[in-house]
Amino acid sequence: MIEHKTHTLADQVFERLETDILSGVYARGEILIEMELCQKLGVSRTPVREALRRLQQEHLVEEYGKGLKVLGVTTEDLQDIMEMRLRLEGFAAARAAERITEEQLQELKETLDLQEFYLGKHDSDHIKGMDSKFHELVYKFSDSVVIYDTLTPLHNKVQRYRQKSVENNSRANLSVKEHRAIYEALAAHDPKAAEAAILEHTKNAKNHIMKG
Amino acid sequence: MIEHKTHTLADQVFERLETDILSGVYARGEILIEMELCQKLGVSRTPVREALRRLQQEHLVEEYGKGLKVLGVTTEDLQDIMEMRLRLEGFAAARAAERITEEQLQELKETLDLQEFYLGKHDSDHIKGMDSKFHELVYKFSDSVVIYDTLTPLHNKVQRYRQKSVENNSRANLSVKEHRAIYEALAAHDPKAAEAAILEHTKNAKNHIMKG
DNA sequence: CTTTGTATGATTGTATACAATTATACTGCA
DNA sequence: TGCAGTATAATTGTATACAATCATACAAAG
Repeated sequence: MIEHKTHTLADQVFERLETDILSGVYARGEILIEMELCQKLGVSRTPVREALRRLQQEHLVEEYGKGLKVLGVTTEDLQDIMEMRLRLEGFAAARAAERITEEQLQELKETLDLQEFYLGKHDSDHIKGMDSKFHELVYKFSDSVVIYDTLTPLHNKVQRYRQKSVENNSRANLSVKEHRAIYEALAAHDPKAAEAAILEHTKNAKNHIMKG
Repeated sequence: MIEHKTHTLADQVFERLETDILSGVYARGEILIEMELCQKLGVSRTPVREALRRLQQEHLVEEYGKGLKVLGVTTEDLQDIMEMRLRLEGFAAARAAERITEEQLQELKETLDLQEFYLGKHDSDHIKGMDSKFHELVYKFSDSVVIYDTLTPLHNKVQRYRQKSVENNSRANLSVKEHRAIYEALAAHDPKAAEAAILEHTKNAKNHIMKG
C-alpha cells in the first residue's frame, strides 16, 4: 500500500510472519517461541519481538500462558467477517468510484487481466493471489486510510480461512466476471453501480465460503 | 475486554500512550522521541518501542523521516468512520442482543445509571467517559472478537476528535435517552429493536459531530 | 501409586551496549 | 554573505546480557 523502500528487519520479520500465519505455515493453536523464530529468520530477538507485538495487535496471535499462540479463523469468525464485509464493501467501492485515477484504473485492469489469464491456465494459486490483490487495490483506491485499515484485516482473515478449503473452479470463473463488473463501474466513476456490483460479489462469495 | 491481570511494562506503556494520544496530550503532528518517553515514563526503550510498534499498527502514529509522528483524525477520516459505524453498529447491537448475559446487562445498566448521574451534575468529562464505556461494552458483549477489533478503533478515533470540540449539553441529554433505548432492546434480547435503536443513536451522533 | 516439594531448565521481560543512519551546526572558502 | 563540505551530535535499529517467571521432571514422603 504505502511505499516501503527501506524495510527494516523488524518490518521484514512482520511481513514474513504475517504471510506465514495467513497462509497456514503456522497452524492454528501452534505456540511460537521467540528463539526458534530468531534462528529460522536469522535475526535477534528485538525485531522478532516487535513483529510479534504488531501481530498481537491485529489478533493474529494472542498471549497463551507465557508465550504466544497462533490464532486461527473459526467458522463463527468468518460469519461475522462476511456479514461486516457485506455492510462495508459497498462503501469502499463507492468511494473508490469517486476517487480512482486513470493510472489506478490501469493497475486494476492489469490485475483483472492476469486473473483471467491464470483462470485459463487453471492455476488456482495465482488466481487466488490476483483475487486478493484486486480487493486490496479497491480498498487502497478508496483513498481512505480508515477504509483500508478496517477492511484489509477482514479480507486477510478470509484468505487465511480459504487456505483450508479446496478451490472451486466454477466459482473462480464467476468471480472473475463479477470483478469485471466492479471494474466497469469504477471505470465509469459510478458509485451506485460500484456499490451494487461489489455487494453482489460479496454476497456470492459469502454463500460460497459458508457452504464450503 | 480480556482480563489483563498482570500488566507488563510494555502493556502499561501502550495503554498510557494510547490514552494520551486519544485524549490529545500529544498533539497531531508532534514527533515522539523514544528517550523522552522513556524518561517521562521511567522505563527503558524496549517496552516503549514495543508500545510504539503497536500504536503504529493501529495508525495512531506513523513513520516520519527517522522518527514517529502522532496522527490526528481529520474531518474526512471522521466522515468515513461515522459512515462505517452507521453500517456496523447495528450488527454489533443485534449480536449483543442475542448473546448478552444477565450479568453483562447489569454492568451495562450501571454504566447507564452513572451516565445519568453525571448528567445531573453537568460533569461532561465523566459523561463522555460513560458514553464511551457504554459503546465499548456493547462491542464486548457482542461476544465477537471481529466486531470488537473492528469497531473499537473506530470509536476511539471519534473520541479523539471530539476532544477538540466543545461539549453540547442538550445532545448529552438526548444521548442518554438513546442509550437507554438501546439498553432496553438488549435487555429484551430483541436484535431488530437493538439494531434500530443503535442506528438511530449513531445517525444522531453523526449529525451532531459533523456539525460541530 | 499418588502427591507434593524442590531443583533445574526454558522462555520471556527488561535494560543496556553497540552500530548505523540521519539531522544539525560549524567552519572554511568563494 | 552565501554555500558546501565535514564533523559532531542525536536518534533509531539491532544485538545481547541479565533478571524474573513459569513449566517440567524428578525425588521423597504419605
